[in-house]
Amino acid sequence: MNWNLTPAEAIQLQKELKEKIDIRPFPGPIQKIAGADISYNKNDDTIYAGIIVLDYETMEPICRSTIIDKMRFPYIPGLLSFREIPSLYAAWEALEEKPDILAMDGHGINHFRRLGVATHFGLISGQACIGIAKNHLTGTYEEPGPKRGSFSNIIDQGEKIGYVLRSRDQVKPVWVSPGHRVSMEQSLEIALHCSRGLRIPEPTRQAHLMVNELRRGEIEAGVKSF
DNA sequence: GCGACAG
DNA sequence: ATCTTGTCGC
Repeated sequence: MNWNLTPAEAIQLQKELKEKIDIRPFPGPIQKIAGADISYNKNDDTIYAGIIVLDYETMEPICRSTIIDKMRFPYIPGLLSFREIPSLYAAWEALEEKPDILAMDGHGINHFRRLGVATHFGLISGQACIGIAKNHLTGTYEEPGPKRGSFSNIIDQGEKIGYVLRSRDQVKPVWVSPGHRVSMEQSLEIALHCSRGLRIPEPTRQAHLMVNELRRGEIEAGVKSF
């Protein structure tokens, strides 16, 4: 696909892709889940991207794919996918064992045009995805209770677009939404299932640690099985 | 026009 | 996202 777009063209593409979003329930059991994230240095257009696949029950790593690439699009709120997906998709294609669900660092349909990075990736890959973000982007919600597991709905234009989830007692919540091919309720269940004592759910947390090791030269780019 | 705005 | 050590609090 063509990633050489202007911001205006990217917005137009999002409006077209919006019609193809599918948030019907993901069928079948979930045995493997993956986390995707990117990292980079300030004042440098090198991007370090990676995806790590974990066992859904134990959260132990199964395999990974990392790549060192070049940024081709600036960071613009609402257009994050155009900056991150080209590199992440290359890592995805090289990944030996695909997961049932892919969790991405960022939002899914919790987005002004319903096209967060997790939704966009799901649409171009056909992969079931959810978005797990560390900050608010759009919509309104009530502050969830202080205990792990409490959550509240995020509403935008009268539409429910995701949840604010307390993934651990007494810490800042995380923002969860379906990306593609996963239902609203499933996105919440999955995010909570993957929250194992720390604020950030394991898939994106491990992906974050991995791409930072890649950026610091502590691991090599490429594929690996554990 | 003003404010908000993932990573 | 990244720049960065110690420190306060559960």
